[in-house]
Amino acid sequence: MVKDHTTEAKIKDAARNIFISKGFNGCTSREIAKEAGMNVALVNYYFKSKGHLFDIVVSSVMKEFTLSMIDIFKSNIPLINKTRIFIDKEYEFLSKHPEIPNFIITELGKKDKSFFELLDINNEIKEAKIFEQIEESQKIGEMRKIDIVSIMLLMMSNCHFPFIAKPMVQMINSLKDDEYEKQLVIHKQYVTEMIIGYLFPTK
Amino acid sequence: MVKDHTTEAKIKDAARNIFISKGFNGCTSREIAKEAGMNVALVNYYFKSKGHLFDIVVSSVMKEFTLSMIDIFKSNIPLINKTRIFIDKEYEFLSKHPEIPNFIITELGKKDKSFFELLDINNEIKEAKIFEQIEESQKIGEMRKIDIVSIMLLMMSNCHFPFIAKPMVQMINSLKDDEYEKQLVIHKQYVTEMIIGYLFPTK
DNA sequence: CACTAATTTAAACGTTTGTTTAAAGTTTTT
DNA sequence: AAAAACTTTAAACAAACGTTTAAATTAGTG
Repeated sequence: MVKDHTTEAKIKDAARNIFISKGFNGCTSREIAKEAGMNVALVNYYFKSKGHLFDIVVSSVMKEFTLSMIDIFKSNIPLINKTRIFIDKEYEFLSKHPEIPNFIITELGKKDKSFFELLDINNEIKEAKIFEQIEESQKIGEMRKIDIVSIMLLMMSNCHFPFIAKPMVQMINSLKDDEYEKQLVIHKQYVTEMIIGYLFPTK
Repeated sequence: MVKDHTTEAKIKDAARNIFISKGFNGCTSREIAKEAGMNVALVNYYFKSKGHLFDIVVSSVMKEFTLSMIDIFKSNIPLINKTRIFIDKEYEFLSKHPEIPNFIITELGKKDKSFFELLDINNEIKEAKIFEQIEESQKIGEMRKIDIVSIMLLMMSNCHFPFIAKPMVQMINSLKDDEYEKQLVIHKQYVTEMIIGYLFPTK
């Protein structure tokens, strides 16, 4: 995980971990400095303010979050395979970073549109030509004719929610961490089966 | 929405609105008092502390949140119909209270198990005999044989996520509020079709 | 009306917050 | 090696925080 040993990188790494698990308002500058093993003033020496550091972390996390998705979008394989791999990779990514979806949703809701536009994610998605592939697949009657937003919602709902709602589902069903992990492995199969079956009814 | 005109109720109502939209750490006692139109000290006069008031709000919201679900569980109708109605009622409830799922998930993750046990939700679900109905439906080959946790995850994922992830999906797709609302109406139909088709393959 | 209890307010409490300052330490440059 | 620039620290800053206090106001009771 540790990419760099510079002071700046130490602060950013510490901030990333703490911001993701506690949110912007849930932690203090001193807590970040302590986690990085240094003085509070250094946080503002390298990054102008707590808010500025936070914006940098959010951008970084968003980039990492979308990168894995866009990589799959770009790959030159049939849409059905791509759908399977997407679900697979999402569960893989989220198993490693289970707190990221909740972090993004909660903290992105506070930001305005201009902040999001700076990230330039939409363009990257467009360049992946995934929309064209879906349109083509729907035209030849392979994929069910559903608008792109709903497809996105179906995929993300079934991939992200199990990680987002982990504490709630664990409480309701009295499941320990390792039990919930096992549940997720099973659930991924159901999700794949259901989504493939629905989006590609002929297969 | 205003149920009562007593000072205590005013504070609780104000606290509920602010806590739900900003979270525990995202607001101050003075902000709650101002929203309720009174002095800060009254918050601690009627409710011991900010934390205590918060616990009361969380409990109240959780109760309201689960009540609508359990009502459907209890009703004496076939499981397929119950599934349709469940999705319908969830979308209806969440359209009115779109911030509640995110609130519950975020803030419940900070609480420990003992807090949840006080709410006594598990017992209410058990009394609804929904598990027995599912088991029976699976036994006669009507419902696909899937464990109860995954069924719950499938239902909740596809109902809650579209509301939880609203800001993110809106940003990615450049959708205004009213456009997203229309999207949700369409999406609910897809979700219903997909889930019914998957859970009850013979129909 | 007088008296008591409950309610509401303004003010202050000690902490903690994000941020800044100024000095000390370290590295780089000349 | 001296000077300049960069890095790190301890200390302090004002502002905001949750909470408490004590006085003022209102409501209830005989």
